[in-house]
Amino acid sequence: MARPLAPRGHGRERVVDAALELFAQHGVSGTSLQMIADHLGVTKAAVYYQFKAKEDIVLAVLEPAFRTMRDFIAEAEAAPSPAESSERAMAGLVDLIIEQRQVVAALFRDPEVQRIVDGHEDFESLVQRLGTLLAGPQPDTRRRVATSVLGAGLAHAGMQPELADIDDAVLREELLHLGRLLWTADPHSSAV
Amino acid sequence: MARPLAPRGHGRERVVDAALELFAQHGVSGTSLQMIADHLGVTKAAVYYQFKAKEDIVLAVLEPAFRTMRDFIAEAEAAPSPAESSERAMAGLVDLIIEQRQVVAALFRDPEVQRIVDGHEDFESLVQRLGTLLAGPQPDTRRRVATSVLGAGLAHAGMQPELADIDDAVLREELLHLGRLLWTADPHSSAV
DNA sequence: GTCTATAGATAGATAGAC
DNA sequence: GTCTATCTATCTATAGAC
Repeated sequence: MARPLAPRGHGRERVVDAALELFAQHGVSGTSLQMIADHLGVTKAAVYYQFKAKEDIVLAVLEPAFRTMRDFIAEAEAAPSPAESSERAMAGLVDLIIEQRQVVAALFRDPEVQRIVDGHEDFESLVQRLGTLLAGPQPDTRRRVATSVLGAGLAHAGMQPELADIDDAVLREELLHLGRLLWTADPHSSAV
Repeated sequence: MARPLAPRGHGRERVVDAALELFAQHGVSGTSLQMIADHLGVTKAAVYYQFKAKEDIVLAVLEPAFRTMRDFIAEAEAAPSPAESSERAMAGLVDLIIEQRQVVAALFRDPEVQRIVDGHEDFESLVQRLGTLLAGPQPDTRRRVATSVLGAGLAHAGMQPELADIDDAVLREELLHLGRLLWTADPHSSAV
């Protein structure tokens, strides 16, 4: 039952929680270690006992989201057809957004996070594989634009304070609805 | 022909251009005055001659986008029906995104910009009026989610380096198409 | 109008006492 | 495991020479 490896006492989790909240509010560059320490009522040195650098805190905040991504991406890639791969990837992404609103929305749009992720092969390849799954093989312009709009839009909706009153299950269905609408749109429908 | 007021020598414009580029890359908090000065090949003091504070540079970068917003918002508000108001607001927003890709996408999602805009009554009220126009009067959940997804998604698509190869006119039509698709969606269509 | 020089504050990070 | 104290570097911003 007990966790044999990586004991990760309560200290690390508390730092990660505080960091996520502050990152979401001020961005990574706008959040100092002093702010994190103050939020926890400890000193900077206490934070540095848990993480040897600020970048490591960012990575720790991202880790659960990427862990989830890795799982549903593998499943989606194993699907029998591109259309089904895309559908599963979208559903996985929506679930991730609902379950971990703050991480996805607050951090995936932060330039500093972009830089840190780009330096980590594991994380970066996941982002690329997800993009391929969502856009499908050899996407046309319409599909490329729709994928871009939807990817950013879904992540954003997950964190909007204005939508916080919406029940998780309802929001999930609405996001799925929008995903299917954009990805299966008739190319000849209402375009001017 | 000549500009009678607000001479705004070449100096200010050069600073604004450099700042916009760096803000888009690193975010506002991640961009120092030193970086802006280095980018221009001058010293920090030279930048401070043009702007007395960093916040003023951010405001100067935002100004043209808000000027455009103010115009099309006024037009949209004067439309005869809510549906037409929404359509005009969306078209105005898409045009703005196409014409000023970097400003809209890079800055509207930056927490530091959010803070600065919130402190400026003129800018903040424009953002609120635009939101009302797009969502329409008394929007239901579906409409609220769609508006949120679309607002963030469109802005994001304008700056994506991956979409930079798409012609402005084509991108504009695609974004309008997506906007109409999401806002006029049949409530009973494909939702699960 | 651009510079040097520098102030005052704060950044990320480290050493070592307890 | 948390602290004080401190380091170095950098930040925004100012003063004043040229």
